[in-house]
Amino acid sequence: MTLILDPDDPAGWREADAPVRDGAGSRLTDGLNPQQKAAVEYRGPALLIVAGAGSGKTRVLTHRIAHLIETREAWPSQILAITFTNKAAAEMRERVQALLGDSAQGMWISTFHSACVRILRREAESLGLSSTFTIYDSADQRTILKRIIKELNADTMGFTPAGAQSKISKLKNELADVETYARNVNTNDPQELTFLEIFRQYTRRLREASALDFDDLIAETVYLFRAFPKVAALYQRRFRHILVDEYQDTNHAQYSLIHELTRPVEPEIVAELDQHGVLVRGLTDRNGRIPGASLTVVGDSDQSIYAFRGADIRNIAEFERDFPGAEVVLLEQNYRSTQNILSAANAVISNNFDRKDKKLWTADGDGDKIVGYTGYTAHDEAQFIADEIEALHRDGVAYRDIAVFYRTNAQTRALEEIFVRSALPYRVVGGTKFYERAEIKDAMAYLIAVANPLDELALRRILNTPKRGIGPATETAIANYAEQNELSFRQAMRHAGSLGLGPKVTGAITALADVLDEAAAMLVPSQAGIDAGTNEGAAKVSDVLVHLVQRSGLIDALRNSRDPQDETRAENVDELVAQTRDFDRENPGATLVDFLTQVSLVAAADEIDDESGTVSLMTLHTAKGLEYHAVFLTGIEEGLLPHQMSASEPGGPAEERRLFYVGITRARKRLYLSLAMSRAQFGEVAVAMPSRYLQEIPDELIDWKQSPGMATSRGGTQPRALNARRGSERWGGGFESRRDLDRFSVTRAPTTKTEWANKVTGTVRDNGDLTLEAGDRIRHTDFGEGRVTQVTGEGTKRIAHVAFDTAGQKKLLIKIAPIEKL
DNA sequence: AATATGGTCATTTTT
DNA sequence: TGACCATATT
Repeated sequence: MTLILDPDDPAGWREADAPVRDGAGSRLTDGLNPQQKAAVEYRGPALLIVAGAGSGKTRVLTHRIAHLIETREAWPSQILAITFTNKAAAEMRERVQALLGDSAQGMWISTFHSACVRILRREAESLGLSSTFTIYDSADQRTILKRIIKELNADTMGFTPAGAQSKISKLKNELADVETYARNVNTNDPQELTFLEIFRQYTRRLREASALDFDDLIAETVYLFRAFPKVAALYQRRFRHILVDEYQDTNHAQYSLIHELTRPVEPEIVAELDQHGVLVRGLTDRNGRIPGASLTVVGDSDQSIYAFRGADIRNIAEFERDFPGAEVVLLEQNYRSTQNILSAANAVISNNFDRKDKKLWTADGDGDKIVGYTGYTAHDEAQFIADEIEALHRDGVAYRDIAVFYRTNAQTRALEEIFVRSALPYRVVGGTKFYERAEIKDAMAYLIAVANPLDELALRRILNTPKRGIGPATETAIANYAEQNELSFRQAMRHAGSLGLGPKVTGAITALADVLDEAAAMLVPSQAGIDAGTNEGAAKVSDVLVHLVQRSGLIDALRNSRDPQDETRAENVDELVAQTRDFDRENPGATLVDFLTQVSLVAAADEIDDESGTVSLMTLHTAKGLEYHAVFLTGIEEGLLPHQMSASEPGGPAEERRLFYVGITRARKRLYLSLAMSRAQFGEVAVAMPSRYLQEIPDELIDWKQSPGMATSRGGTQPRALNARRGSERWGGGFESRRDLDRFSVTRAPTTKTEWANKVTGTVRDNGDLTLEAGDRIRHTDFGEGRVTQVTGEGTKRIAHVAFDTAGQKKLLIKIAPIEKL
């Protein structure tokens, strides 16, 4: 008889109605190809799904989960599904819900980091950590390391915050903590000893602040499970089916975590669980063990692009060895892209040796050719993209179905300049994030200081923000007092009177301490809430934030400032308040710590709003896992893709090729490859060469609107032979020297497109309240004279549709376009 | 303690 | 180029 247990159900368990019905869940396998069907229906200890790009792996995963539940082989609460981003998790949850309805409640579908935070907050006590621990992001890490390096004078030995940060991160991803490192350190090497001291201090400071960095979230969870088998057993018992997406991008710590979670629970521990009232009935095998959870991993080693973050391709390559009895299913049929796109992808990736051959194919036909374009400059390239996007849009492609990818965030500048001018609705995903702005970090630091009073970093940040006359000297005085009296920084602030400082400074410190105390008091739940273990009666996050930014004077300081940028900053803080309101509304009963966790763990891709009507701009890394009708891959140049920095790293060029492969395979119907002949690196204009990867795509797949060879021929500075025959000589591209570029630009006719593209400046014009209406004639610095045909939009976003006499139809932002009314 | 100024610096991808 | 830091000035 099959017993089914719902660990979250107080009733605990019940007998299944009957053995699993034949045919139950068959609607979940209808319409799947044989491999997909096998992956959904496989039952056993371990399953590896090798899923090529676009092969419907999300479909397989969601159907597999739904199938497990519908056939009554698992309760939702016994499922743990790990995805790469929160957005992917949300999407998976939605799709399972669509298949199952309400019976999907109670599953854990989240990222590695979110799942670990959830476990760690619950079990914080075992680790001697506050359950309100702060999560430090890389900027926080850097701040702390900067201080440590300065105090140790380690910079003289060549240590930089960034260097130490990446070294610490690597160690933690390998599950090496300070003591492990200390044991293996070469004591004759002063470099190593200094690093050990940095690592020690760093670890100590985080501990004192009750803070964890991103890598700790995973590593500490593994330590927790290893040190406390009973705690581990709770989760091992609970999760009977564990599914991991993007397995090729897991690092050693994440791999170990999965290993711990899929361990069987030994009989003696089962007995202990039983004694403590944990339900184990129906879960044990005949030896009294709870068998290890069934593990499903999905991955594609061709899409491994996070080696720099410790991702270990061996995790997927050696899966069968690590999990004996594993079944392997290969998904090669692609349901996303046209054959031309897939052929290009296949051709590129086949240049990576040391991989299992895998060829993507589709039954849907060749589709359009890939479009290639070589601009003279990055602006020229951007203009081509903007024009093509407009053309696609006129053909009925929605803006949200279009994406522009690039290797480095710095490449957004030229794209944004042109897009703004062309009045193209776009959104940069990731990059300089909202939460990285100084004023937002300030406001967040107030919240953190309230949630985790031990967090000295947050306290120091707000100590003199807004300016209240507390300088470095005062800060040190408080820190010293805290140390001498064995108090926390926060407690020392309450004793400001004993510091022997001036009345003004003392008052400022006390005032700040009071504001924080008031906010903390607002967060205490009512007696009823405390009794019930809920957050009932506690103030909402938004109310606490409003209290803090108002009483601390932060918002007033920004509003009353004479710095014009502070107006925007104040608006940003208001936006943060609005976001906390949304959070309160969407998560009733959630705590401040819940909010802070959510903010800490947002990924770039999480920001994408599928409903928005904008073109998405993002890095190739962020693009992983996404798909668009039309994709623009930009800056396909040597030095950029592959990136210069990757050249020296082992496996670097191969990983860059995978990055290119990932980009190509995001496109459903239209793929554009573009590059520029010259690129501004920092102030300086540098010559760019076409990427080696371009040559790996068969000629006949690309329709060059302007090939590298053609672009070179324009100035007549290249040997004739290079442009004698187009196609065979495509790779003559690239200017020989800076001189060539200079000559090139003076020889061109002043009216060509590239001429004005070069003139685009970084400064933003402001036409004030210039008003235009249909029929007006205007003059544009680049396009010449034209007539306004229509005006749309509101306020600063008013757009003039202009028919230029020579340059054709254009859309211009009235406020900033370089135009004048005639 | 707060601001202004000039000089130096590095520039990959991110949960 | 622009972010960041150290120094000089108020």
